[in-house]
Amino acid sequence: MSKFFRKVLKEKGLKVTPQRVAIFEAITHLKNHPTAENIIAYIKKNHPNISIGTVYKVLDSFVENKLLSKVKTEKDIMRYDSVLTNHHHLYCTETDRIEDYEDDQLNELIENYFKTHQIKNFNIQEVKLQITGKFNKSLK
Amino acid sequence: MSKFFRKVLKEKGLKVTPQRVAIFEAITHLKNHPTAENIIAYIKKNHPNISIGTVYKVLDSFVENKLLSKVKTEKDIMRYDSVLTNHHHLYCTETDRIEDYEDDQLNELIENYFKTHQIKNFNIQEVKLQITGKFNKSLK
DNA sequence: TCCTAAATAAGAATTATTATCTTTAAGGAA
DNA sequence: TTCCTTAAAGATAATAATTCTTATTTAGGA
Repeated sequence: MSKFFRKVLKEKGLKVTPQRVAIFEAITHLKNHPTAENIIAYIKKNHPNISIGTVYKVLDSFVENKLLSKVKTEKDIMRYDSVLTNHHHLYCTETDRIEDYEDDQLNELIENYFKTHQIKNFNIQEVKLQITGKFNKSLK
Repeated sequence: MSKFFRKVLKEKGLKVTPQRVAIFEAITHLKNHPTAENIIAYIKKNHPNISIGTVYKVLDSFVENKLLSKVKTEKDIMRYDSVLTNHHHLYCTETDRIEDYEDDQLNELIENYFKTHQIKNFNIQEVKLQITGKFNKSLK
């Protein structure tokens, strides 16, 4: 388990520090998409002197090195969407551009899929796609 | 156009104020998912004395009254996700619970769909579903 | 026109995160 | 093993978006 972790750090030329080990352990222990705050709280139990800035920096480096990913939340730096039809979003990886993507055929496909494949213990209200990629610049 | 707007406000018992009208106009004019900052900047041109707090409060009330919705971004109050398989997320409307949802059959369905239905001027790198709904409490 | 609750303005407070700058320590070299 | 270099950590200030607080204003019904 932590062998893999050490290996990744080595490969990237990153030092194996007690802080990084503690944060890695916290993440493998904490389930359900912890916030930075959750992670800090967990680590402080065994590692009370860790600096919050360090935790943020380490988390960023883990994301860069694909040990973690980030989940979108509905809070802060919100962007507003005035179209209220059921549509999806195209997110550009290079810019902060977000475009709407409407596709009734796709909506129908998904709706039918979930009619026959219910999710255990969960009642679906809405399904939205986050489609990440790159816009083709040549045609604006 | 603004008749609909006035009607909605009336129905909800909300007063029609110049600020609300200006914000509504800004939103109908600005495309591409403006931030609160974008909206404030636009309004200030014709309405230089509007208070930022007012803009935030009005936007919130518009979201409550379904004139707007919010779009998730990747910034701030991040939550971290240690599972790096291609999975989706279940968001609970009642709590802040987020669960992973893995479904290879669904992934395949979507992948095949986009193979035959390319999005114009956009190269897809990743497709993730945000499935919003309610967890069935009885079974935890 | 008057009255009252709702809305606005102004600015302080909060919160998550990032930046800065100094000190520490990981880990390769001697 | 010790030394050395540089990345990493710690402490704390700064930032940025948003929320809160309180006094003032105003929409719209009586």
